[in-house]
Amino acid sequence: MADTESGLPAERVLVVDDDPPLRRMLARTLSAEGFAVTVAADGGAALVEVQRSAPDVIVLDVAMPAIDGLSVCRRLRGKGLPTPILMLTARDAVADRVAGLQAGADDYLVKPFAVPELVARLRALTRRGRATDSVLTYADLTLDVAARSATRSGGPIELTGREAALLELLLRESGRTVTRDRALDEIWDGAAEPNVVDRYITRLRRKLGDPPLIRTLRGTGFQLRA
Amino acid sequence: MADTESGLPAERVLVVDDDPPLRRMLARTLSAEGFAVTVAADGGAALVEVQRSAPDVIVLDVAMPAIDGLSVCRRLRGKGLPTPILMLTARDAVADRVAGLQAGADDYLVKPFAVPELVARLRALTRRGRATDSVLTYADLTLDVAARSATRSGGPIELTGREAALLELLLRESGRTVTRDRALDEIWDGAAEPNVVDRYITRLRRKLGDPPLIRTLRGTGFQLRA
DNA sequence: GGGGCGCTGTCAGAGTAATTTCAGGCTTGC
DNA sequence: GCAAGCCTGAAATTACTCTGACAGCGCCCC
Repeated sequence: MADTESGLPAERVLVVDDDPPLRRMLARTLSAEGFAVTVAADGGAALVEVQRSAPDVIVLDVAMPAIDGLSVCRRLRGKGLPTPILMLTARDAVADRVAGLQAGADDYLVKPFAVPELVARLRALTRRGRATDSVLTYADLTLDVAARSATRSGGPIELTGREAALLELLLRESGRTVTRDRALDEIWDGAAEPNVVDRYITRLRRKLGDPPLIRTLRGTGFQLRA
Repeated sequence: MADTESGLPAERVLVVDDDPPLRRMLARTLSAEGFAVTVAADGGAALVEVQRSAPDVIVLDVAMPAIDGLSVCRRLRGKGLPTPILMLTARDAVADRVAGLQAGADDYLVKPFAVPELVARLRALTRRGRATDSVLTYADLTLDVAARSATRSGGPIELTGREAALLELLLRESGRTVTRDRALDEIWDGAAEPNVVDRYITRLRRKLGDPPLIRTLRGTGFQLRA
């Protein structure tokens, strides 16, 4: 609800369960909670739906005829799908938990479960995915755009707004050259002395430490280079 | 401390570790945090102590001579003991996680660990049995949303409605950035001066004490940061 | 129904951090 | 060796944040 009201796109969730009443209940509840819901009744349908609807998170029942939840999970992970998966297990058996984690699930919930808890966990999972979206890396450098913090070989580096914006630009070009004009346009709206770019390059270099990561292309601009 | 002051009985924790300095440190710290602490120096003693002191939660080092942590854990579970167990593991290897979970642990922490984190997790584990999870934690901070009260390294902290709502938002984002606009939208329905967020951040900071937990991202918003 | 108290929201000035400019020294490529 | 361009310390400027004081509101207790 919050998400839809605040104008963010709804998170897409794929519900995979062979039990029609439960499936309907989940579809209704999750819609009411602001998710865009797609359903699949069995493992085979799930594999198709994942392709078609590209969900942000998947709710997967372990116990299903034909292709069970674990197999679906393994196959999706085998294809390199990074989408978070929440597994519904029948009993709180440790074996199930372990099997789920080993198959590549990100979280699990024991049936019968409290719906609000499911919703909370889905929110947590989709949030986690979103956070990864905003992380850029190059060599041993990572930048979390949202948190405005970078890391390089471990240590966290706090950045100011401009510093982060400039580093983000360099990272998005990831090795290609960023001209002074480009940076001025995108970050400063063209309304500053070109020298301000140099000033921030200096600061970034200092904060990022050794060995140097930002290379100067005389007469042109700058680029990342390990 | 929190629990004792608020009249609830202290949670009993059993610490099992073969390293005397670490054991002492944990005993002292956890006592200060309001836990009733029992210690055991090895697996055998642990099995005895569990019977004798009936702890509410167990902290168990994996690496110990004779009977190691995993064995202790398996034996206790074999006897049907439901007490939550937090395992201390040496490395953050998935194999360890799986082994720990398979042996029946509820949570694990990788050494070296931050003591406040251990405390927060222990609180989470002991609370789990009691009620539904309206409790959020970050580092050594916990917030009980329903009770509108927080704890940090001991002392209970009473919060007003707005304070609790803002802290809850920060906790739900757990380290990610919360913009002023977001807070205004979700807590104030957009119907207030943006400055009101700052006002409440100030109040929260004062109540939460040192070291500071709320970081300002100038021009953007705020985030939790230990 | 009245008084008191705590919570909430506003304002404005002080305080602080980030940004930008400037200028001189330095490096680079020719 | 020279010119063009780059780098960086310091200072100026700007923008944003923090916080004390205060007023209004609502709730609770008498």
